[in-house]
Amino acid sequence: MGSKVTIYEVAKAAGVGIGTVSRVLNNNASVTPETRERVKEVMKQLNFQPHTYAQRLARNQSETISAIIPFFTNYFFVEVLRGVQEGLGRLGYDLTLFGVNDIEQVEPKIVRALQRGRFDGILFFSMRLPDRIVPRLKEASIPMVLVDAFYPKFDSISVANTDGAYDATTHLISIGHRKVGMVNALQRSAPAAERLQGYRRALESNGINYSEELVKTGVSARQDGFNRDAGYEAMVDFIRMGKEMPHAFFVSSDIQAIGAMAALSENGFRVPEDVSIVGFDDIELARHFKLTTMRQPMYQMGQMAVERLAARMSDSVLEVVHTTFIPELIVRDTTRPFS
Amino acid sequence: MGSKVTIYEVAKAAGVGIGTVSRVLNNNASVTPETRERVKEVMKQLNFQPHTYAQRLARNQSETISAIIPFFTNYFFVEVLRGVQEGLGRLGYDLTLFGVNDIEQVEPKIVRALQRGRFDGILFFSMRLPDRIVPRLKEASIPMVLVDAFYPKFDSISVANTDGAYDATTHLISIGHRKVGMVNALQRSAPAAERLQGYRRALESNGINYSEELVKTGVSARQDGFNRDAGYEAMVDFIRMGKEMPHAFFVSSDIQAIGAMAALSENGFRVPEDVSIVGFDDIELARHFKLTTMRQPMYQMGQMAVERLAARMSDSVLEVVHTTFIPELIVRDTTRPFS
DNA sequence: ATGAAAGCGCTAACAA
DNA sequence: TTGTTAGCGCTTTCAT
Repeated sequence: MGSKVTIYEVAKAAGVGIGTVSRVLNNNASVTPETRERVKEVMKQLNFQPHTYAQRLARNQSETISAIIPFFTNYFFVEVLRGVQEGLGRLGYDLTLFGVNDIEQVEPKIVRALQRGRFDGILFFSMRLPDRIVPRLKEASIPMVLVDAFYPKFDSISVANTDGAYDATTHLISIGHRKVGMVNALQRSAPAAERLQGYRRALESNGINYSEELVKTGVSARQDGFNRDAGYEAMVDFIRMGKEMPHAFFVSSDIQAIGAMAALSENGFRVPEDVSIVGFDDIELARHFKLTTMRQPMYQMGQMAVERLAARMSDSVLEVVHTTFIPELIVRDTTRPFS
Repeated sequence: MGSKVTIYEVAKAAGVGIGTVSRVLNNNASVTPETRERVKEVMKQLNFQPHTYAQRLARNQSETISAIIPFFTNYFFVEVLRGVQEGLGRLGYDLTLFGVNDIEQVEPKIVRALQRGRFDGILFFSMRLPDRIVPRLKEASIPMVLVDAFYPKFDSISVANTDGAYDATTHLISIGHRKVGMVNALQRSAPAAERLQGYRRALESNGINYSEELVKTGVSARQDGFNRDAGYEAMVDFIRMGKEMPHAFFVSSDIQAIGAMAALSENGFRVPEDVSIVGFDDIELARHFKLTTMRQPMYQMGQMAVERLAARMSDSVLEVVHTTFIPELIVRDTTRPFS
């Protein structure tokens, strides 16, 4: 029957008032060591457990945060969540999950998460925050931090796309490639645009001219072009260039890189003997395809997100800060010096 | 400031008692349509939101369930969770997540989830339920259903491992293979033992003798042998058989199959020209490797789990039921008729 | 059908 | 340091 022991019975059994019981429950200093011990003893004997919701009601705080998260990001999702849980565990907070399957659901889920008293904070993942919800968010004044997303008015944790793309491209150049192409995703996506920037800068830093012909995007628009087919299509386009085709590519995501490699292999090109590829993300598949790529520190991002949220929960007047992690180059077997 | 409107202000503004307000909040029949309308109107105008924790305290139920889930299962985890959320959404329940990184954490997480009043139900995933926790679980008498796990005393949703292995093996036989080997995981794992059973039965049904030499397990013990290296090692062992090596294999998991295929490819064997492989699970990688495999209906398992939990929450005297899903054969490119 | 009042189990302010 | 009491915001009798 799940013990129904309340502080009243504990108080009676220990011969004290409920106030004292509450105090030992909350580690309030104003209890003599002896009383504290006695009460604790009784609690143990009676197998007392505080009723979470009574505490939450009286304290007017929930000790719970919510995560609004798209269901399509697999590995990234799991890893970041691990970081989040790790951080939350230390704070003694619970995590309630709102998974969204498509953008339509974003708003209703946020609204739900905004219900009075429900959560002390919100973590919003990998999606565009709908503008029209922002006023309500601000009005509710519940702390929120964006992870792998960006909005000027809210704290955010994300990855330095420009720097990552710069490093990826530079790696290709450093091993001798002078003509490096880029398989990009749709420009409307901020990460895609930033990664293009990084690519351009790397070329410029090395005195290589940027050429529009060397940047291609597939037509498949799913997930803003960050999908396997789009990578395949873009590479097919490159292959059509014949002699003019670059022998090294920076691809804006691993999943596209896998598509690109399929196109390459179907057309008789070997990786890395004939062409070098570096991806971005370091998804689980990357390891299996031995793909050289840029790794995002997912676990740390999760931890940092919680840290940031905690800071904001305890002090709401902090100024907005956007934290950015630099991705790390993981060299595997899809890149080889130009020969 | 997050509206602090309570039923008291609503009652006053609507000229009714708080009881009436509560009644319309809970769709209680005993309110005249006019009164109901008026109260609803006021609620809207005042932007009233019930305080979740006050409701939970008064009702003595939490409307949230917890999921205790290992962090290592990626794709499976995400898919099942999607099913769970879908089901939960309909019930208006919240999902709080307890991710566990290693077995040591299982018990503390369960204890936490057992805290009085905290959850109306528990979903326990893919792990061995520690025997010593069972009495506490029973005593707490909070509904629990196991997903992808088994324990006699609790409802469970899982996959028919024996049948799946039977079908996988039968597929190999049906396309002409008479000598089919099996790459197994550690026998101490129930799914591994069951899959071996299915394999044996399929052979027997087809009048083929079972031979111990044709079943091998890798030495890597991580995740009970369900890992890439173990598959690799087992296949290397098979390759050492030389002429005696089977040309068709049922592998007890996709991840092992991928390791096995790596060993095959490194030793000059082509799949499926030289050897046929069928895996089990249909993880995301399987699609990319074009692996023929047995798919577990993950999404449906999640939904069913919620359904079952809901049934048990509303009626605690139901008898224990173990639901079993039959995996489906997905034929891709790693199997080919024997020639 | 409705209002008043008594909880739900705890926290926190107030006396003592 | 401690006990008492008044909330926290709802749900649920119990009268009416």
